[in-house]
Amino acid sequence: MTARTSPESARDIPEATVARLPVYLRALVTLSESGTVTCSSEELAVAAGVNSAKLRKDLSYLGSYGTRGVGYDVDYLRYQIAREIGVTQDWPVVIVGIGNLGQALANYSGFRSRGFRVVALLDANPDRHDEVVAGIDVRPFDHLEQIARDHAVAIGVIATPAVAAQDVADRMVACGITSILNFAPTVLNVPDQVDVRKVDLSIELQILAYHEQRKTHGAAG
Amino acid sequence: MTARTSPESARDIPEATVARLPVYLRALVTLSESGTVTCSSEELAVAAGVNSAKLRKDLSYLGSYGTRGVGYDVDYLRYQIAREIGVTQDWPVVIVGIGNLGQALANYSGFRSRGFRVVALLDANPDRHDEVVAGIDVRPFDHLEQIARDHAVAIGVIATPAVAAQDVADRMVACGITSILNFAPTVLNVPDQVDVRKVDLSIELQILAYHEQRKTHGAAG
DNA sequence: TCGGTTTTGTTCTCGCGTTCACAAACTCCT
DNA sequence: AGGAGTTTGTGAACGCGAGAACAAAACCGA
Ligand SMILES: NC(=O)c1ccc[n+]([C@@H]2O[C@H](COP(=O)([O-])OP(=O)(O)OC[C@H]3O[C@@H](n4cnc5c(N)ncnc54)[C@H](O)[C@@H]3O)[C@@H](O)[C@H]2O)c1
Ligand SMILES: NC(=O)c1ccc[n+]([C@@H]2O[C@H](COP(=O)([O-])OP(=O)(O)OC[C@H]3O[C@@H](n4cnc5c(N)ncnc54)[C@H](O)[C@@H]3O)[C@@H](O)[C@H]2O)c1
Repeated sequence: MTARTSPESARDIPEATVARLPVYLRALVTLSESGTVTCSSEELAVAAGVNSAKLRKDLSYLGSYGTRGVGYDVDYLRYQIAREIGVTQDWPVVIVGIGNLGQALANYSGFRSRGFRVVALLDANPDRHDEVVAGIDVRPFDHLEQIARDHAVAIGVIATPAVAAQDVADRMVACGITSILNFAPTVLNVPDQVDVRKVDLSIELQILAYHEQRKTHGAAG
Repeated sequence: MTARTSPESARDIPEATVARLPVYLRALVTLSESGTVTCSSEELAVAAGVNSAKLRKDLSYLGSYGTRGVGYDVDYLRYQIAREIGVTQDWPVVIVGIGNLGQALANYSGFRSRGFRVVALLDANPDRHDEVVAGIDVRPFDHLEQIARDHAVAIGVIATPAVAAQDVADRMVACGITSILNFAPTVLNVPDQVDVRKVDLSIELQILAYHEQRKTHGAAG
């Protein structure tokens, strides 16, 4: 079972590494836009805010794309990471729940530029169906099936209230969506083959509050 | 160095546990609201979407708040976790950058109900200063110092474009803010005693895309 | 051509987090 | 009272990830 590096793509990239690849990618884009042609692991690590040894180990899972004594070709590495993540192709995305947060997401230009294309905005509230957000019509939630089929949507975003989230997730799964980004503060039950990532702002604040309390309160008893 | 459980608060809670405590807290709130008085680690674990052994170990860091053969008193445990996290008190928060995302955050009611109070909305763009978002005036960014002092603000939220984020962070740190929640897709450099948590939606989508690519592409060579 | 310099790719070790498994502790029923 | 049943709290084993350290490989200059 020698861990031979395949020229096409590495077999098995650790989750922790997968989570950092987009950070490296963004750092590389910034470097590239500033005209940098080559960078060392140390430079890239600083730009990405990580340890350089960790960066090199992460990159080694993708293959051997650097040159010893020189460093990495910024554009080449950028392409390799983008290809590994899968953002060289465009991913159609649907957003469900076009309230405060859903509208902000729809208006966010950073998705498009990173390989994601919002193909539909869906909301259960008929009052919303008149609206146009970010140049896209808000459509009834019932259209999900047809849209998912027509555009081969694999990724869905849930920005509905928590109470509706499980329902929305079930419908998404039924439509063949296998990746869900969930902003509702609730635990989603989905089949094994479906990936769910949750973004929970309250939790983030609470984690900060915990540490903050420790700082000011003086942890000593 | 016997790890005796102090009645006041445990010495050292692992980061992974701290990150899950808010999840447990939310599950307990839901259970409490549904009238549940007592729950077992298994029930709570299911509600929180984790393994029950992990849940018990996590709770054991706080102290011994359960009863063997019975389970946990929902309201009691809820209070203990809230106290440990620090959300029994109110935390004043400032949001900087009242664009798409900042407005959504300001309008979000879930913060208030979880112990966070938005005391100010700040934006560098003078055009925004006429606006009132969620009943709060949008004020000039320069007011940060005074507001931070007056309200003893310890937690700041950054929702500005990436290019402005480091600047905003520096100003926050100078005002005594020691916890930052950053939505801008950039690495922030701050002193050691300052905690930064980042929420990066593009990264979440890219992680989903990676796995999605693996699913459809057929990982086998 | 060859030694010196630089930087990558990888090995090794350590610590943290997860999970299993079980003794201790509590309730309930007879 | 005492035994059966239940559930917590924790010791131990295991696997993964972080970081230090170093050998291999490239470049450069003489
Ligand atoms: N706004 C924020 O900054 C923020 C922050 C953290 C978490 N969240 C979470 O994100 C979610 C959305 O927040 P929001 O502030 O945008 O809420 P919102 O109430 O403004 O918007 C929710 C939208 O979902 C729609 N909806 C309701 N049920 C639906 C269903 N079954 N199918 C499709 N659409 C449905 C509603 O019509 C509404 O337009 C909530 O779960 C909230 O807890 C929001
Ligand atoms: N909108 C989203 O859904 C979304 C998603 C992911 C990430 N983000 C990130 O969140 C941030 C905000 O996104 P947005 O869509 O709200 O952008 P936006 O352009 O709508 O809003 C940014 C706001 O920040 C203000 N601002 C700019 N410089 C400032 C400064 N130095 N001090 C104070 N205020 C300043 C601007 O006046 C503007 O009101 C961006 O970094 C973006 O990449 C947004």
